[in-house]
Amino acid sequence: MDLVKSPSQLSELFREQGLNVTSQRQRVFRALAETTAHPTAEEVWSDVRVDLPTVSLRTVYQTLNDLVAMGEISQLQIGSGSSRFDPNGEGHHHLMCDECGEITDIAANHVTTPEPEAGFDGFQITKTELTFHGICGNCQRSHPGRETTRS
Amino acid sequence: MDLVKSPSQLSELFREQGLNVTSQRQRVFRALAETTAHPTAEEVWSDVRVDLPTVSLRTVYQTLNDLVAMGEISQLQIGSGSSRFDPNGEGHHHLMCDECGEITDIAANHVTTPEPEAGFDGFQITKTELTFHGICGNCQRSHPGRETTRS
DNA sequence: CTTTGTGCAAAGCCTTTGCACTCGC
DNA sequence: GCGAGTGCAAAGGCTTTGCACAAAG
Repeated sequence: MDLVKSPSQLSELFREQGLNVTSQRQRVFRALAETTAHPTAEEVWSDVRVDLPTVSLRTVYQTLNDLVAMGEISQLQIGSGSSRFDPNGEGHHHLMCDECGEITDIAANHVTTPEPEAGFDGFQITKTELTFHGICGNCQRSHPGRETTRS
Repeated sequence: MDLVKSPSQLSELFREQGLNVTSQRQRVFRALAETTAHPTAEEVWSDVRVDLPTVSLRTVYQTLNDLVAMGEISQLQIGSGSSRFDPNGEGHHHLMCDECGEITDIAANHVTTPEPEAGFDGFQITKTELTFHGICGNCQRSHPGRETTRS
Protein backbone atom coordinates (compact mmCIF):
# COMPACT_ATOMS: atom_id res chain seq x y z
CA MET A 1 0.00 0.00 0.00
CA ASP A 2 2.88 2.39 -0.11
CA LEU A 3 2.74 4.60 -3.12
CA VAL A 4 5.91 6.55 -2.89
CA LYS A 5 9.33 5.06 -2.64
CA SER A 6 11.87 6.09 -0.09
CA PRO A 7 14.17 9.01 -0.86
CA SER A 8 16.99 6.65 -1.72
CA GLN A 9 14.84 4.58 -4.02
CA LEU A 10 13.72 7.71 -5.79
CA SER A 11 17.29 8.87 -6.10
CA GLU A 12 18.18 5.59 -7.72
CA LEU A 13 15.29 5.96 -10.09
CA PHE A 14 16.37 9.43 -11.08
CA ARG A 15 19.86 8.19 -11.85
CA GLU A 16 18.44 5.41 -13.95
CA GLN A 17 16.61 8.01 -15.97
CA GLY A 18 19.85 9.84 -16.49
CA LEU A 19 18.87 12.62 -14.14
CA ASN A 20 21.21 13.97 -11.54
CA VAL A 21 20.27 13.73 -7.93
CA THR A 22 20.81 17.17 -6.54
CA SER A 23 20.36 18.23 -2.98
CA GLN A 24 17.19 20.05 -3.91
CA ARG A 25 15.70 16.99 -5.48
CA GLN A 26 16.65 14.79 -2.59
CA ARG A 27 15.09 17.18 -0.18
CA VAL A 28 11.86 17.09 -2.16
CA PHE A 29 11.92 13.31 -1.96
CA ARG A 30 12.25 13.51 1.75
CA ALA A 31 9.49 16.07 2.00
CA LEU A 32 7.18 13.70 0.18
CA ALA A 33 8.04 10.92 2.56
CA GLU A 34 7.50 13.04 5.61
CA THR A 35 4.75 15.48 4.90
CA THR A 36 1.03 15.36 5.18
CA ALA A 37 -1.12 13.04 3.15
CA HIS A 38 -1.81 15.22 0.12
CA PRO A 39 0.47 18.21 0.05
CA THR A 40 0.23 20.98 -2.46
CA ALA A 41 3.30 22.08 -4.31
CA GLU A 42 3.60 24.98 -1.97
CA GLU A 43 3.40 22.84 1.10
CA VAL A 44 6.22 20.75 -0.25
CA TRP A 45 8.13 23.90 -1.01
CA SER A 46 7.73 25.25 2.46
CA ASP A 47 8.88 21.96 3.93
CA VAL A 48 11.92 21.88 1.69
CA ARG A 49 12.88 25.40 2.56
CA VAL A 50 13.39 24.45 6.16
CA ASP A 51 16.69 22.95 5.06
CA LEU A 52 17.26 24.71 1.77
CA PRO A 53 16.00 28.22 2.24
CA THR A 54 17.02 29.36 -1.21
CA VAL A 55 15.26 26.69 -3.20
CA SER A 56 12.84 28.09 -5.70
CA LEU A 57 9.26 27.09 -6.05
CA ARG A 58 10.02 26.58 -9.69
CA THR A 59 12.38 23.76 -8.82
CA VAL A 60 9.88 22.08 -6.58
CA TYR A 61 7.34 22.08 -9.37
CA GLN A 62 9.95 20.76 -11.72
CA THR A 63 10.83 17.85 -9.48
CA LEU A 64 7.22 17.12 -8.69
CA ASN A 65 6.43 17.08 -12.37
CA ASP A 66 9.32 14.76 -13.02
CA LEU A 67 7.98 12.40 -10.41
CA VAL A 68 4.53 12.56 -11.87
CA ALA A 69 5.95 11.86 -15.30
CA MET A 70 7.69 8.79 -13.94
CA GLY A 71 4.49 7.69 -12.30
CA GLU A 72 5.93 7.84 -8.81
CA ILE A 73 3.38 10.20 -7.44
CA SER A 74 0.05 11.25 -8.77
CA GLN A 75 -1.26 14.69 -9.23
CA LEU A 76 -4.77 15.22 -7.97
CA GLN A 77 -6.72 18.00 -9.58
CA ILE A 78 -9.36 18.39 -7.00
CA GLY A 79 -11.81 21.13 -6.37
CA SER A 80 -10.83 24.71 -6.83
CA GLY A 81 -7.33 25.65 -5.93
CA SER A 82 -3.99 24.00 -6.36
CA SER A 83 -3.14 20.44 -7.29
CA ARG A 84 -2.24 18.09 -4.55
CA PHE A 85 0.40 15.45 -4.86
CA ASP A 86 -0.14 12.02 -3.53
CA PRO A 87 2.67 10.22 -1.76
CA ASN A 88 2.00 7.62 0.90
CA GLY A 89 2.14 9.64 4.09
CA GLU A 90 -0.09 7.28 6.00
CA GLY A 91 -0.97 8.17 9.50
CA HIS A 92 -1.73 11.84 9.56
CA HIS A 93 -4.78 13.65 10.68
CA HIS A 94 -5.54 17.30 10.65
CA LEU A 95 -6.45 19.94 13.10
CA MET A 96 -7.78 22.87 11.18
CA CYS A 97 -8.49 26.29 12.52
CA ASP A 98 -11.63 27.69 10.95
CA GLU A 99 -10.48 31.13 11.91
CA CYS A 100 -7.01 31.47 10.49
CA GLY A 101 -6.89 28.39 8.32
CA GLU A 102 -3.84 26.97 10.02
CA ILE A 103 -3.49 23.25 9.70
CA THR A 104 -1.68 21.14 12.22
CA ASP A 105 -0.87 17.50 11.85
CA ILE A 106 -1.76 14.91 14.40
CA ALA A 107 -0.13 11.56 14.51
CA ALA A 108 -2.67 8.88 13.75
CA ASN A 109 -2.07 6.99 16.94
CA HIS A 110 -3.49 9.81 18.99
CA VAL A 111 -6.86 9.00 17.60
CA THR A 112 -8.75 5.83 16.98
CA THR A 113 -9.43 5.68 13.30
CA PRO A 114 -12.93 4.51 12.61
CA GLU A 115 -13.70 1.94 9.98
CA PRO A 116 -16.72 2.62 7.86
CA GLU A 117 -19.04 -0.26 7.45
CA ALA A 118 -18.21 -1.81 4.10
CA GLY A 119 -17.86 0.06 0.84
CA PHE A 120 -20.39 2.66 -0.14
CA ASP A 121 -21.65 1.90 -3.58
CA GLY A 122 -18.47 0.27 -4.76
CA PHE A 123 -16.26 2.97 -3.35
CA GLN A 124 -12.89 1.56 -2.50
CA ILE A 125 -11.38 3.29 0.47
CA THR A 126 -7.64 3.65 0.50
CA LYS A 127 -7.13 6.19 3.18
CA THR A 128 -9.05 7.63 6.06
CA GLU A 129 -8.42 11.18 7.01
CA LEU A 130 -9.75 12.92 10.04
CA THR A 131 -10.14 16.63 10.20
CA PHE A 132 -10.96 18.27 13.44
CA HIS A 133 -12.32 21.73 12.90
CA GLY A 134 -12.18 24.34 15.54
CA ILE A 135 -10.37 27.36 16.80
CA CYS A 136 -6.70 27.24 17.51
CA GLY A 137 -5.11 28.54 20.67
CA ASN A 138 -3.88 31.71 19.02
CA CYS A 139 -7.23 32.72 17.64
CA GLN A 140 -8.95 32.01 20.93
CA ARG A 141 -6.54 34.35 22.62
CA SER A 142 -7.09 37.05 20.01
CA HIS A 143 -10.76 37.39 20.78
CA PRO A 144 -12.54 36.10 23.85
CA GLY A 145 -15.58 34.67 22.13
CA ARG A 146 -17.47 35.86 19.13
CA GLU A 147 -18.92 35.32 15.72
CA THR A 148 -17.34 32.18 14.38
CA THR A 149 -18.28 30.10 17.35
CA ARG A 150 -21.28 31.58 18.95
CA SER A 151 -22.80 30.12 22.07
CA MET B 1 -23.69 24.69 19.15
CA ASP B 2 -25.76 25.52 16.16
CA LEU B 3 -24.37 28.40 14.22
CA VAL B 4 -26.97 28.98 11.59
CA LYS B 5 -30.57 29.68 12.24
CA SER B 6 -33.36 27.81 10.61
CA PRO B 7 -34.66 29.03 7.26
CA SER B 8 -37.64 30.64 8.91
CA GLN B 9 -35.54 32.40 11.49
CA LEU B 10 -33.33 33.74 8.75
CA SER B 11 -36.34 34.86 6.78
CA GLU B 12 -37.51 36.77 9.79
CA LEU B 13 -34.13 38.34 10.17
CA PHE B 14 -34.13 39.45 6.57
CA ARG B 15 -37.49 41.08 6.99
CA GLU B 16 -36.27 42.87 10.08
CA GLN B 17 -33.46 44.30 8.01
CA GLY B 18 -35.98 45.53 5.50
CA LEU B 19 -34.97 42.92 2.96
CA ASN B 20 -37.50 40.94 1.04
CA VAL B 21 -37.56 37.22 1.42
CA THR B 22 -37.65 35.88 -2.07
CA SER B 23 -37.85 32.27 -3.12
CA GLN B 24 -34.22 32.35 -4.12
CA ARG B 25 -33.15 33.59 -0.77
CA GLN B 26 -35.26 31.10 1.07
CA ARG B 27 -33.82 28.31 -0.94
CA VAL B 28 -30.32 29.44 -0.07
CA PHE B 29 -31.28 29.39 3.59
CA ARG B 30 -32.45 25.86 3.24
CA ALA B 31 -29.34 24.87 1.38
CA LEU B 32 -27.26 26.15 4.25
CA ALA B 33 -29.28 24.15 6.70
CA GLU B 34 -29.04 20.97 4.69
CA THR B 35 -25.73 20.90 2.94
CA THR B 36 -22.33 19.72 3.92
CA ALA B 37 -20.34 21.25 6.72
CA HIS B 38 -18.43 23.95 4.85
CA PRO B 39 -19.86 24.48 1.42
CA THR B 40 -18.37 26.76 -1.16
CA ALA B 41 -20.58 29.27 -2.90
CA GLU B 42 -20.74 26.96 -5.84
CA GLU B 43 -21.79 24.02 -3.78
CA VAL B 44 -24.61 26.08 -2.35
CA TRP B 45 -25.49 27.16 -5.85
CA SER B 46 -25.64 23.66 -7.15
CA ASP B 47 -27.85 22.63 -4.26
CA VAL B 48 -30.19 25.53 -4.80
CA ARG B 49 -30.51 24.81 -8.48
CA VAL B 50 -32.08 21.47 -7.75
CA ASP B 51 -35.25 23.39 -7.05
CA LEU B 52 -34.59 26.66 -8.78
CA PRO B 53 -32.70 25.78 -11.93
CA THR B 54 -32.58 29.34 -13.17
CA VAL B 55 -31.05 30.92 -10.14
CA SER B 56 -27.85 32.71 -10.88
CA LEU B 57 -24.61 32.20 -9.09
CA ARG B 58 -24.56 35.94 -8.69
CA THR B 59 -27.63 35.78 -6.51
CA VAL B 60 -26.21 33.06 -4.34
CA TYR B 61 -23.14 35.15 -3.71
CA GLN B 62 -25.34 38.10 -2.97
CA THR B 63 -27.38 36.24 -0.39
CA LEU B 64 -24.36 34.63 1.14
CA ASN B 65 -22.70 38.00 1.44
CA ASP B 66 -25.79 39.42 3.05
CA LEU B 67 -25.73 36.64 5.60
CA VAL B 68 -22.09 37.21 6.27
CA ALA B 69 -22.75 40.91 6.70
CA MET B 70 -25.41 40.13 9.24
CA GLY B 71 -23.05 37.77 11.03
CA GLU B 72 -25.25 34.75 10.46
CA ILE B 73 -22.63 32.70 8.74
CA SER B 74 -18.93 33.14 8.53
CA GLN B 75 -16.80 33.17 5.50
CA LEU B 76 -13.68 31.09 5.77
CA GLN B 77 -10.82 32.11 3.57
CA ILE B 78 -8.85 28.96 3.77
CA GLY B 79 -6.04 27.74 1.66
CA SER B 80 -6.02 28.42 -2.00
CA GLY B 81 -9.31 28.28 -3.80
CA SER B 82 -12.76 29.49 -2.99
CA SER B 83 -14.16 30.67 0.30
CA ARG B 84 -16.23 28.31 2.31
CA PHE B 85 -19.25 29.31 4.26
CA ASP B 86 -19.87 27.98 7.67
CA PRO B 87 -23.37 26.99 8.72
CA ASN B 88 -23.98 24.26 11.25
CA GLY B 89 -24.49 21.19 9.11
CA GLU B 90 -23.46 18.76 11.78
CA GLY B 91 -23.33 15.14 10.92
CA HIS B 92 -21.75 14.83 7.54
CA HIS B 93 -18.72 12.96 6.45
CA HIS B 94 -17.08 12.75 3.08
CA LEU B 95 -16.17 10.12 0.63
CA MET B 96 -13.72 11.63 -1.77
CA CYS B 97 -12.52 10.09 -4.98
CA ASP B 98 -8.85 10.86 -5.48
CA GLU B 99 -9.27 10.16 -9.14
CA CYS B 100 -12.12 12.36 -10.26
CA GLY B 101 -12.48 14.52 -7.18
CA GLU B 102 -16.10 13.66 -6.65
CA ILE B 103 -17.29 14.09 -3.12
CA THR B 104 -20.13 12.11 -1.64
CA ASP B 105 -21.69 12.75 1.70
CA ILE B 106 -22.14 10.09 4.30
CA ALA B 107 -24.53 10.41 7.15
CA ALA B 108 -22.60 10.55 10.38
CA ASN B 109 -24.41 7.65 11.94
CA HIS B 110 -22.89 5.25 9.44
CA VAL B 111 -19.58 5.78 11.11
CA THR B 112 -18.41 5.97 14.65
CA THR B 113 -16.90 9.37 15.14
CA PRO B 114 -13.78 9.18 17.20
CA GLU B 115 -13.06 11.58 19.98
CA PRO B 116 -9.55 12.88 20.13
CA GLU B 117 -7.98 12.76 23.53
CA ALA B 118 -8.28 16.23 24.98
CA GLY B 119 -7.39 19.44 23.23
CA PHE B 120 -4.13 19.73 21.38
CA ASP B 121 -2.26 22.74 22.58
CA GLY B 122 -5.36 24.69 23.47
CA PHE B 123 -7.11 23.86 20.25
CA GLN B 124 -10.82 23.89 20.79
CA ILE B 125 -12.54 21.37 18.60
CA THR B 126 -15.98 22.26 17.36
CA LYS B 127 -16.48 19.77 14.63
CA THR B 128 -15.05 16.47 13.54
CA GLU B 129 -15.01 15.68 9.90
CA LEU B 130 -14.07 12.37 8.41
CA THR B 131 -12.83 12.07 4.89
CA PHE B 132 -12.43 8.71 3.35
CA HIS B 133 -10.15 8.86 0.37
CA GLY B 134 -10.29 6.28 -2.32
CA ILE B 135 -11.49 5.47 -5.75
CA CYS B 136 -15.13 5.68 -6.58
CA GLY B 137 -17.05 3.00 -8.40
CA ASN B 138 -16.99 4.83 -11.69
CA CYS B 139 -13.28 5.36 -11.75
CA GLN B 140 -12.63 1.77 -10.80
CA ARG B 141 -14.67 0.67 -13.75
CA SER B 142 -12.86 3.04 -16.09
CA HIS B 143 -9.52 1.39 -15.55
CA PRO B 144 -8.95 -2.01 -13.98
CA GLY B 145 -5.97 -1.08 -11.84
CA ARG B 146 -3.24 1.42 -12.40
CA GLU B 147 -1.13 4.31 -11.34
CA THR B 148 -3.05 6.05 -8.60
CA THR B 149 -3.29 2.99 -6.46
CA ARG B 150 -0.43 0.77 -7.20
CA SER B 151 -0.01 -2.59 -5.50
C1' DC C 1 30.16 22.01 -21.40
C1' DT C 2 25.94 20.11 -19.79
C1' DT C 3 22.52 19.64 -16.63
C1' DT C 4 20.02 22.11 -12.84
C1' DG C 5 18.48 25.75 -10.37
C1' DT C 6 16.79 30.49 -10.05
C1' DG C 7 13.83 34.62 -10.52
C1' DC C 8 10.70 37.01 -12.83
C1' DA C 9 7.05 37.68 -15.42
C1' DA C 10 3.45 36.07 -18.08
C1' DA C 11 -0.21 32.65 -18.94
C1' DG C 12 -4.12 30.52 -17.49
C1' DC C 13 -7.68 29.29 -14.53
C1' DC C 14 -11.18 30.18 -11.19
C1' DT C 15 -13.73 32.80 -7.99
C1' DT C 16 -15.95 36.91 -7.08
C1' DT C 17 -17.99 41.32 -8.18
C1' DG C 18 -19.76 45.46 -11.09
C1' DC C 19 -22.87 46.89 -14.35
C1' DA C 20 -26.83 47.43 -17.10
C1' DC C 21 -31.02 45.45 -17.82
C1' DT C 22 -35.24 42.85 -16.82
C1' DC C 23 -38.77 41.03 -13.74
C1' DG C 24 -42.28 40.91 -10.23
C1' DC C 25 -44.77 42.87 -6.56
C1' DG D 1 -41.41 52.37 -9.09
C1' DC D 2 -38.33 49.71 -6.26
C1' DG D 3 -35.99 46.13 -4.53
C1' DA D 4 -34.20 41.69 -6.50
C1' DG D 5 -32.48 38.67 -9.86
C1' DT D 6 -29.92 37.73 -14.11
C1' DG D 7 -26.05 37.29 -17.40
C1' DC D 8 -22.02 38.77 -18.94
C1' DA D 9 -17.80 40.31 -18.68
C1' DA D 10 -14.15 42.15 -16.25
C1' DA D 11 -11.37 42.28 -12.03
C1' DG D 12 -8.51 40.07 -9.02
C1' DG D 13 -5.96 36.41 -6.98
C1' DC D 14 -3.61 32.29 -7.27
C1' DT D 15 -1.10 28.42 -9.27
C1' DT D 16 1.77 26.95 -12.76
C1' DT D 17 5.03 27.39 -16.53
C1' DG D 18 8.37 29.66 -20.03
C1' DC D 19 12.42 31.96 -20.59
C1' DA D 20 16.98 33.64 -20.13
C1' DC D 21 20.64 33.57 -17.32
C1' DA D 22 23.67 31.89 -13.40
C1' DA D 23 25.70 28.12 -10.91
C1' DA D 24 27.59 23.63 -10.14
C1' DG D 25 29.73 19.42 -11.10
